[in-house]
Amino acid sequence: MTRKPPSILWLRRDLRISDNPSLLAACAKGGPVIPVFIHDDSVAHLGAAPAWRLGLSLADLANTLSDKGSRLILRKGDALDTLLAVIEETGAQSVHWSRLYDPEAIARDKAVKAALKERGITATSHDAHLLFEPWTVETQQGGFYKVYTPLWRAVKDRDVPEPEAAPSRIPAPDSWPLSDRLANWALGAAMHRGAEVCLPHQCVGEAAALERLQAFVDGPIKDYATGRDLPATSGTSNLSENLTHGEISARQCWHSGLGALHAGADAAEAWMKELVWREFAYHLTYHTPRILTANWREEWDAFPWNEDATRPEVIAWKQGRTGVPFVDAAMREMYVTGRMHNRGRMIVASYLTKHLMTHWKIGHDWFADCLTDWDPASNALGWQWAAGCGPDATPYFRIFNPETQIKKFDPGHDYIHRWIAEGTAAPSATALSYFDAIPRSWRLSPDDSYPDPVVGLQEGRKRALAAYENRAF
DNA sequence: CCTGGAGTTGTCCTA
DNA sequence: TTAGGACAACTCCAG
Repeated sequence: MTRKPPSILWLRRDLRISDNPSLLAACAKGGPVIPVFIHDDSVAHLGAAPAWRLGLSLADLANTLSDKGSRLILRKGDALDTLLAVIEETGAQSVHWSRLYDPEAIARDKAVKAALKERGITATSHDAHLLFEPWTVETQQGGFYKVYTPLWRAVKDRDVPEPEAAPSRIPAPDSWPLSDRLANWALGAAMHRGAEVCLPHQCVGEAAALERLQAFVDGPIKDYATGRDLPATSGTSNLSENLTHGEISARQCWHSGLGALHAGADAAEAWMKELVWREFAYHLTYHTPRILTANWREEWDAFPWNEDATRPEVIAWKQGRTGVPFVDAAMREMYVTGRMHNRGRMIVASYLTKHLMTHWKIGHDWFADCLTDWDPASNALGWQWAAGCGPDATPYFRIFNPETQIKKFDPGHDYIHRWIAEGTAAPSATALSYFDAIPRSWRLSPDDSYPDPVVGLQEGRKRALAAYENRAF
């Protein structure tokens, strides 16, 4: 009796073994499974923090696979060339992967699939990253949704497949193909001195993500409707960093949310709506990929945003020293933890695009370098929403007032104190840690005095309103 | 095709 | 002090 040929599991943004349809399909082939992660252009193009965080995730996944008698094979190079090499080395007859929806990934995967099929290799992509495939959600006129609420109404009562358990063991080949050493990829190289400060704030890997989900649905979810707005509290799930790498699946989140809802936590629905915002972002990326790089509403191309990223006020924004406490606190939170509270994201985006009249792409690109939960679809939608040029965007006259926002959402100034050290008698450890994370070239010290505002809040608001009102487009 | 209702997250002014 | 309306006009979507 001959053994069945191996199957390759090509892992990308599904770094988990539970509820991973690609893994299950590879196992179902009956032969050995060879999990492969390829460092191709899509990895090379990642910003500093996302690349570093990916490395942590890969290390954790390698351990998880090892516990199941398997391994994670790491290779660097073009995806197709690499897959063909592994096929050649192992005699694999099939390749499985979980679909992605950005244009580069779609083009790559399409070419890979065609080339493999041409060589008689089975190539199968699976539905694993989203709750609903983008082409399965249509308006009654047959188009895709451009407004969130109707999309929510259209999908909220749909059946989402139950999450599937991890296989009890993953069949291994008699001999393993060679693997790169993760350390040699130096995925954290661009983090400089930030990694040490940032590391304790990461919650890495599948097991940690599942624990985090459980803790969230056991606790904060019941107060989510109000708690999610308070940046000094732990009112959110914090699962974004896990979702972006697929350390946890959206389906696992959805069903946990449903469970909480059925157990009487009405606010769970508000959280499930956020999961559908992620869907909305991915669906829009699929249907209108230009959302990633250009104003979704083309008429905004005429808007006089400043695109000079070297302006002092833009540098100050990046470095968390605009002199506006809520803005600076949030920017520093991002630099230290790799994430930023959602309320902070709205405020810093409003401030950059409106008070500072800066093109959203500049903020977007900085986020792409600093966020360990970096997700291209969600960030494109979020930035275009804040700037006003996106689908279902905020109206132009809705300009967040960072002072008012403090009164409403951080009345005890706990969040401000957590992240701002200057001018404080007893700075918090987290606020001080910012100065250990940033590059020395920034020449910032907790002993500095807190900066004056780079623009008056009234002045910035009026300037933005005038520009938006005068828009000739 | 037409019609009507609605639209994540806010701010400010006025009564 | 606080509640309510203005802030635009348009696109989107269901019926």
